[in-house]
Amino acid sequence: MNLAQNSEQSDTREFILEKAIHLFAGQGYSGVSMRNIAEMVGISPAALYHHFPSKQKLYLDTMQYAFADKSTGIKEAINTTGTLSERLEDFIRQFTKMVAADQNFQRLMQRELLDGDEARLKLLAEHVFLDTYQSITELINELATDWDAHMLISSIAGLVIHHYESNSMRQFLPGAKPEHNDPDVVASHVNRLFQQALQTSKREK
Amino acid sequence: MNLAQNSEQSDTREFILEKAIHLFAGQGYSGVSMRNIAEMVGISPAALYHHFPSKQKLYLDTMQYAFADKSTGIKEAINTTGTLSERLEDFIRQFTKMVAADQNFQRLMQRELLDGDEARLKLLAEHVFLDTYQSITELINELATDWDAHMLISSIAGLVIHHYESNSMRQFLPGAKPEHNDPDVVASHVNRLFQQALQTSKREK
DNA sequence: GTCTATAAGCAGATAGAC
DNA sequence: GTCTATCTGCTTATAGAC
Repeated sequence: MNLAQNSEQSDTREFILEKAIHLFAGQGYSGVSMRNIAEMVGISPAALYHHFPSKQKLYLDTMQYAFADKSTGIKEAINTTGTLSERLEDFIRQFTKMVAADQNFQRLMQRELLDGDEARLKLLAEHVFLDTYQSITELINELATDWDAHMLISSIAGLVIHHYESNSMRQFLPGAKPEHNDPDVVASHVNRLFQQALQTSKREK
Repeated sequence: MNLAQNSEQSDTREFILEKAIHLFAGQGYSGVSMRNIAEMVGISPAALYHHFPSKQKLYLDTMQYAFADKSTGIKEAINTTGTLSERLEDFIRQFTKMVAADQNFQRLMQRELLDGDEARLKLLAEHVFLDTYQSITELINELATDWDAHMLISSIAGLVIHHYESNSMRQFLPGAKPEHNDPDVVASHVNRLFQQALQTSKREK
């Protein structure tokens, strides 16, 4: 019995995946060639086919590898202590930090939303986001009973993700400041928007 | 003097651009070949080079063509009558309808944010969004003095755009309903979020 | 596990006939 | 203004040596 069986696929494979994440995030599937990846890894294109049977499979494995740890990362962003309001605020702050810290993740997500087929997007939804999504749904259903939880979660994601994904263009619009990319500033802004919107709902009941 | 000089570039050119918009929105620059475009147009690949000197130029002209009318469209979404609050609400509703109605525009924007170089994104910012951006900035600076206008506008765009761009994956998450894509439902949600958040700010002053 | 060599096809682009 | 034919180089992928 080989104790290392599970983790031993040679680490060249993982090294390839790391490089592939960066390339696919930057140029997309059709913008990256096997030659590009091979060059970045430091091996010949043919050697890639020893680790992956095709470019398609290499891409799919890259996505799986890139999103695997994110699933747990997002899950851990949900605290189980504090008031509902504090837990939502904390999640938004953690989620913002994640998006801000990993541009590759953000860009790969964008590209999957644009180019992913139904099966792939379903996998992404269920394997990466579902658990967290359900936790936040529960939280919101208790915190803001008169809101549609699905729409509110889409709003949280949209506020954070779009802010970072639009940065490349937003920087050319008036009023843009460097601190607008500071995850703490962004999270505070989003939190204020939500706290005040949800607070008003309560008052008016 | 040729009276038709300005508009006469033969309408084959425009027909090519229309087809190119759809293809580039769908597959992106590197995902679309001159052969693909030629086939969709119904001419030979070589004939494309009579209208455009290169694929690069065809792509750039396609972007210009696709975004040209959007600039005026977004500008016209700003009403000059009604209260400040009503004008913001109206803009959000109009903007949401625009995004929902034109998937190509939304996808081309996404792709430009991912792949556009600085010069192109600067042009996009200044030619398509600047005017509207400034009008909304004025509106917000009067309506919500204690908010950062730049952040709030990014938020409006993020809420609307991300909602539609994430739909391909969101549909696999619980609580998704077909009406969540109805621009009236989305606009109402976003408007409620903003009205309540901005209203609270006022009360607390 | 990586290499060189190579196959088979598609890419952007041009030449020149009509 | 569009065609056919073609050039050159890059694409994914394979064969077989080491």
